[in-house]
Amino acid sequence: MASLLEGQARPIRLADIAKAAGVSHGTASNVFSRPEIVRAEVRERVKAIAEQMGYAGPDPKGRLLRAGKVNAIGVATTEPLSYFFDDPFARVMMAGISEACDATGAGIALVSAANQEKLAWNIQSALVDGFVLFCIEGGSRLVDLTRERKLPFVALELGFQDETVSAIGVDNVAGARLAARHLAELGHRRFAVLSLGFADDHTGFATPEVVRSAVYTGTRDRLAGYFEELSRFGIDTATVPVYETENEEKSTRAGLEAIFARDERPTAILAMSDRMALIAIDWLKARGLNVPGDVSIVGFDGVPDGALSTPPLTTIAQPITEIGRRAARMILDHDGAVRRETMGVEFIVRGSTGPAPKA
Amino acid sequence: MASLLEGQARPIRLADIAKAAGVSHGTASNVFSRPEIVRAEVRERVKAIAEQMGYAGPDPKGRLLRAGKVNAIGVATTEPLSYFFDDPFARVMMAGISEACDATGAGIALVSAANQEKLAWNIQSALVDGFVLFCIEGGSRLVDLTRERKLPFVALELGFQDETVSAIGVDNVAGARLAARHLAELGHRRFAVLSLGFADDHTGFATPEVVRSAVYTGTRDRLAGYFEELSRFGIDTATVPVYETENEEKSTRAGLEAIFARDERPTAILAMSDRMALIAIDWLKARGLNVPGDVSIVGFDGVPDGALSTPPLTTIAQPITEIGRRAARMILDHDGAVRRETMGVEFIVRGSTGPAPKA
DNA sequence: AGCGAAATTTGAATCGATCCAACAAAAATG
DNA sequence: CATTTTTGTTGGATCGATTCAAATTTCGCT
Repeated sequence: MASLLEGQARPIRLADIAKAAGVSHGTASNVFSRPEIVRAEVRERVKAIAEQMGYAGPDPKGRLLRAGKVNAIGVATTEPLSYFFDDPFARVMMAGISEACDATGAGIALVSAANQEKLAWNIQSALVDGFVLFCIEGGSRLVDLTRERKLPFVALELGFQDETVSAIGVDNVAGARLAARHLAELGHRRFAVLSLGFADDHTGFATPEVVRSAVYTGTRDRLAGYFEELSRFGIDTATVPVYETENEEKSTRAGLEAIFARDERPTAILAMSDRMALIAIDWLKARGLNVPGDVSIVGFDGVPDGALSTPPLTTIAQPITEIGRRAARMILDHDGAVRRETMGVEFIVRGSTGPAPKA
Repeated sequence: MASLLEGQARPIRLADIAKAAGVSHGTASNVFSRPEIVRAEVRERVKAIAEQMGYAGPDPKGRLLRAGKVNAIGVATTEPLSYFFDDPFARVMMAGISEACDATGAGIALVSAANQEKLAWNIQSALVDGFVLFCIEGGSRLVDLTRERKLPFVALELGFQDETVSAIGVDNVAGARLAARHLAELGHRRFAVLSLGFADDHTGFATPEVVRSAVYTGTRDRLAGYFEELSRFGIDTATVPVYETENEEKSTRAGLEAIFARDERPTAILAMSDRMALIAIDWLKARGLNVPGDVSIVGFDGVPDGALSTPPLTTIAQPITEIGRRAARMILDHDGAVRRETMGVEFIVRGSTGPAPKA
């Protein structure tokens, strides 16, 4: 009697059921996790009692400790959680990750925190078997934090050169060269670059110094690709303005203001992300400039939105979904090895690029 | 010596550190979870040894069992995981949920499975403090499954009338009436309804019988709202075709084919979701029909895409983000009470509706 | 009835931490 | 110097399950 009333207070445990049914925990456990090895009669009795006592089934918290595997991968970023649902690039990437997880029945845990300490705590306490890291702003800190967990993880976008971390990215140099060559062949000679960050919390025109000491080699490689190709066309890359943004509205617009405030206005913009490219199209149109009539733009990434803009965006497309799939699989069937994969890019010519205007 | 070598084999536990440092496991635990109460000297020694032995920090799996709280909410649906990143409605909802979670530092675990058994397992084994359920197709099963976990949960979209489950939804009747009145006032007299499901796995024209025995009362209410208002304008609702779709491309197009294959073609379409409405606009344009010249359309939901279509969609907007926020908060600060909230809708007139064509 | 094989059941050990009452040592007080 | 207070440390209990070797029961067969 008393025990029944006491039971009310806190959730029923498997042990309570076992006691009530007069079987050992072992058997009670088997009733739920391996019913086939329990005698039918016992099984039904235990199940009935569990039902009657309002047992919620074996608590995953307990099981987890024993099993050791969570069967979920964590996807982490330093952006707020909503980034995963807002950002076009992230969304396509998540679709790929989702696919791989769906296929194996694994779950996805979203981990994030703009705030420093919380990020650390969230990474430390995430219940996952491994991490996929979106290495954007603050990527190196994210990697350091994650490394501490000593769980498998993959960095997306090959954020930095550390050869000891698994990563998947694209051939940035090749992609950037494609973009630059395309514009150069269209006759453009005055360029500007809307750049991603070379290090955290930078913004503004990038000096050669900044470029040389880049933390994010992805950014550096793209720039190198642009410049290599431009040089081949006899362009003095030292005169090409490179504006470092935070890949969002505000700093990108600031960059455009700064670039177009200079004496030599560009006729072609090389943007290291579609996001910036799209913002640039908007900005230029608002300024009464024609795209691609006055200014041509090439993006980088290949997000779906690029196909919908007016004009549609010419861009270097990454196999985003495939990268996501592979990243997830790297965690799901992790074998202890460090893998670094470089995927190819695809050049998509759409409407945002055209011949250089006759000056 | 031997112990160091043995340690290599499996991950280091807090107990190993304690032993190596010559302190009790209680103290070792404190070093990590409440460092301020440990004498500085001891603290540093233990930390040094932990570092040296390659300890990954207190394992969340262990902590979890003790703490009881996961600090994460599960978001579940019967759709594949990618639904969360693809579907516009889901994305806006997730943004709201993200916001609430970010504010309290809680995590989000995505749970899904198209497959029956896996869904059950995924729900049973999700490490979360509660669930937010996307009750679309298969919503009742999802609720039943979740109820078993005996964790707090909220159903989105007021899928069904069961008063014992917490839910947040909108005033479907009021919203639907707004839509119908608008069209009727524009002079339309021949209507068709693109309907969401009344029960699982239905598709095709809905008979009064189907409507009466609806599992999804949200759908039923919207239809009731439409019909109530149409009746007031003297329209015989018995003659209005109601086509039940699965809220995706294929069945919606099938519905349009079926509707426009009838003798009396509608001049106005009431769609129970923006998704269907947008598909309808596409379909009609492809058929050479002008929207809203020949056919007017009103959607339901108020997803961002609706503002971008050509013509932009007139719709009944739900406060989607706010619903998401509230749902998450209901779980986060759960007090044991069953809450059912009904939010108001906003009528947004855009370009997809116009005066009825002169017949 | 007797016996070995097969099918079930048991209960202790384990997973990896946190909590807390009790104790010990050091510091403050009279 | 004796006594209280404060500050740190200890180790057992607990969270809720699963696992596995050993013990027990059941069953088929002679």
